[in-house]
Amino acid sequence: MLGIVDCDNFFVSCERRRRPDLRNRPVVVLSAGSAAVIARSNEAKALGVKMGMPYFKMREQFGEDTVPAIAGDHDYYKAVSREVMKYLRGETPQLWQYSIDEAFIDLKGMHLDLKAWGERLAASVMEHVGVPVSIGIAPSKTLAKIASHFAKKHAGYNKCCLIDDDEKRRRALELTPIDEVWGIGRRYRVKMHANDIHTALDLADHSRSWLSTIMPQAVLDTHDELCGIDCIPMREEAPNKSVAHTRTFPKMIASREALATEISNFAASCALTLRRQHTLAGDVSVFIETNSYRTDLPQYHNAKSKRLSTPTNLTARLIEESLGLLNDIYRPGYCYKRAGVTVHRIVSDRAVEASLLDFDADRFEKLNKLSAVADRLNSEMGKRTLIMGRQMREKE
DNA sequence: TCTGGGGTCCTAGGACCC
DNA sequence: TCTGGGGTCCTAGGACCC
Repeated sequence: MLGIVDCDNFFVSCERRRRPDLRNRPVVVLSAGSAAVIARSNEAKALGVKMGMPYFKMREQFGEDTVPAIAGDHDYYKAVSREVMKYLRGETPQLWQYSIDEAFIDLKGMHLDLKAWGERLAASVMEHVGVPVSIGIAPSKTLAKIASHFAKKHAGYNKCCLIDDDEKRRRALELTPIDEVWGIGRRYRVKMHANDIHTALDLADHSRSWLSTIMPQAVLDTHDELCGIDCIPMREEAPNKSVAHTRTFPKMIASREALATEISNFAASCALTLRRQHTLAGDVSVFIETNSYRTDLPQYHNAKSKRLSTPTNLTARLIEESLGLLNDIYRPGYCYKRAGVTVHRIVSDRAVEASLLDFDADRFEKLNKLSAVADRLNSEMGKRTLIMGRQMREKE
């Protein structure tokens, strides 16, 4: 058996931890730039506020004051997440953190009353860390996820739902629409419905061999998981394979120069992230796209990536390379709405031999020192104290 | 005249997740 | 006026090799 511990409405719960006045009322957390809703309290969900809803639409629909909206503070959420995970590690034999607000736990060989154990764990996380969690326990990760949804939705479970026999399993699957299953997104839902599969039980009860003729491997794994076979491995704790900085712009951008400024900022952010985690990136890619909601406007999107001659985390170098890529894909005559820079092939900065590191040792040394000084100033004196010339905003 | 095929690596795009 | 951001993995198909 295994379990999942899933924080309830995590970002909202973090805000409520430090702001008790937000408890027991509708409240949402907004994305960077306050563009869209990324977390909702139960009260906000009950009112009908949807995930990803644009902020302007929410205000339109619910009025300015009905649902307080808070600008997201990811640094704080990460800190709270660390507290939750640290506490859980002390209480469970083995834990794999799956996301900022979820962790799977191994319960193999635990012969105690799992339901009572889970209820106690949920209560003690709330008591010691101040964040509500729901727990699902089952023979596979996908079933545990489904169990945790029940624990979340129905107070009668007392924060923990256990699926430990076939009758409970079939009952839970019957009540779960296919698109609420972990691993089944929008595209697969369409395919499922086309094949008359509407609930999780419909999928589980189909033969694997028939499914294999029309569905990809990922769906076959989900099928097995729903039958109680644990077959989705947990990734070992590992450094991230990519770092991305992307934004939806509040206003559309047409000019190459303005876009170059944004791209420079994204590249600088990637470089900073890399330096903070003591890594270098070997690939950089840039994408730009128009507003797909504005069907009245001409559409264009493109992306391009490049293998760097040597891995880097230098701001100046990433900006230079990103602007080169932007130049290749930029087309005049379009209004751009979203863009970003992503770096891949990340390696530890200690793993790269000095001989591979640079071309011009002197120039490298200077750039490195410059980046380090900029990082220190910016962290001591507030963000954006010192920035590269190309990052300068036109308005500033 | 007849013009291989299997293995592997790589990449872009598609699918999913929170 | 205003429509999230940061990730992972899979797969199909091209390039290349022998």
